[in-house]
Amino acid sequence: MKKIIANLNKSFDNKVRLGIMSVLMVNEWVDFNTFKDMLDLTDGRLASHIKALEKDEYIIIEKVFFNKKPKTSYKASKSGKKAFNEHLNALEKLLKTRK
Amino acid sequence: MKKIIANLNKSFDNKVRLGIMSVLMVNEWVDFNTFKDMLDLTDGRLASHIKALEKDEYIIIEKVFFNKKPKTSYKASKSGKKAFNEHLNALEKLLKTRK
DNA sequence: TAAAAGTACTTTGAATTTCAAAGTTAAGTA
DNA sequence: TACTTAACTTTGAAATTCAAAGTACTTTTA
Repeated sequence: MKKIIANLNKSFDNKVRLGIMSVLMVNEWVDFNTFKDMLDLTDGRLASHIKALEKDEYIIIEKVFFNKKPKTSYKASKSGKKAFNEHLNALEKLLKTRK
Repeated sequence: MKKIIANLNKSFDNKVRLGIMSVLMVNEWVDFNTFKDMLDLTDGRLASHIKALEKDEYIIIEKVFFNKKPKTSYKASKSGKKAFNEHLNALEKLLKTRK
């Protein structure tokens, strides 16, 4: 009997991190405030989940000044996209599971 | 701006509970030991997640004796199926998200 | 030039969740 | 009567999550 949940990635069980990665799969660069609006989060909560993904090296951070304001943007790393795709594949398989 | 993760159900973020519900979407009744094998879990861990789903009234428990051995089986309740489907719809929407 | 405001955090602490390990109960079998 | 199996329950510790408050840096405003 195979272990049908073994390939789900723990980094993506939290819905905030799931949201961040989903957005980064279809948008190259996304900035802090866009995430904040899309996911409806406080600064601290967003920052902490971003930090977790950064620690896993799933996202890459770039800080620039735009219109004389700091604008931090994020994109998925290659390994981040790979890990997220593998997670989605595991999810998809799970949802088709039969005994 | 809509909140793209608001409709994800907290009861299904854990991979064990996700696994249990996935199995119960395609199998009417599933027993304790089948779950244990499919999900590769200890008794305690499986029982605690089952208990959580039961508390939410997402699953229904039936205890019978089969071959003179106790055999506890579980099935998804109507509200459990509904909640799980809503969660999957929210997931699907999220994964198609664009800015 | 001093104060206020905006952006993007960091820190703190508490609540909640998760899990392994050990203990329990109830019935069946030797 | 001891032993086994199935299905839990309990305990306690570790990990996770989150809100709230605080901070650093820069620009704007008075």
